[in-house]
Amino acid sequence: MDSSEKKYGAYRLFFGALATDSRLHLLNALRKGRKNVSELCQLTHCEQSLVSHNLKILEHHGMVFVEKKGKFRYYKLNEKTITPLLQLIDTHMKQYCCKILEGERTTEKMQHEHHH
Amino acid sequence: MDSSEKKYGAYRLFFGALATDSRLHLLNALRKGRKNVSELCQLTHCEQSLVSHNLKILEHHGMVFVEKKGKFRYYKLNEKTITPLLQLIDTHMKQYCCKILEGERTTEKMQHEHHH
DNA sequence: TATATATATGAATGCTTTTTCATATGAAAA
DNA sequence: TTTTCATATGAAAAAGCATTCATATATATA
Repeated sequence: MDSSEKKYGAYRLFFGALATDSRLHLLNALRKGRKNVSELCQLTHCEQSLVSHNLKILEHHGMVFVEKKGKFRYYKLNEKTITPLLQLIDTHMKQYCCKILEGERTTEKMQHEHHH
Repeated sequence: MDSSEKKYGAYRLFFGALATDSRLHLLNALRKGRKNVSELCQLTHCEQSLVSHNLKILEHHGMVFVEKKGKFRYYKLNEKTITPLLQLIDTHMKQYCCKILEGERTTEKMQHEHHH
């Protein structure tokens, strides 16, 4: 296997970090300002260990920064990259959201399927 | 489960479509202008069925457009979204690429591990 | 120091997605 | 109209990832 194996690695990992509802939910919550872990748990309705795992990933990719303050940890967006990125996609979605979601498999549909 | 299940669905799918080497390779090849499937196979060193599967996904997300011409199909970037998106990440990567790749598991490392 | 609160981590589980293989479709050329 | 070339598709195998659970660490407070 040639060197192109690693060529897109960082890009793939970066976009992969944006490819779950739970992490997108976190980033969106942080759009309105910095928050600590407990606050983020409440806002996203996710349990604490998941939030911590996810924040670690987001931080590792330079998507958020952390500030320690006592026993709390405040996370905030990397506004230079993430704000314009999300804005770009917001615009894209105005046109393509429906097409992207069409044919999407939901829990509801799967349960419905079961009852046949 | 509440309605937030679907809330970020389109965004998750969009970023997921950017989270493989093979599809990033395709987009990068298209940065230099439109190409047909066979050309993209050569440029990316991927087999044809994979390229077709991937192009379908990219098209479904509004990332590329297709033009039929005889028995060929020419694909081109959605420059409105994808060009600035990739540029934004190019810039981000200048700073974070190394951190993102650090600790990354490569085929080489895994094979080395095996020999112990 | 003992206890409570906030956050992080590791391992296991299950789920989703990529990739491959075999085959189908569709358009042109012989 | 048979053959060839270009591309698409479906299903199965392989790979990768999110989430959970149990537990650890770290900081503050009684």
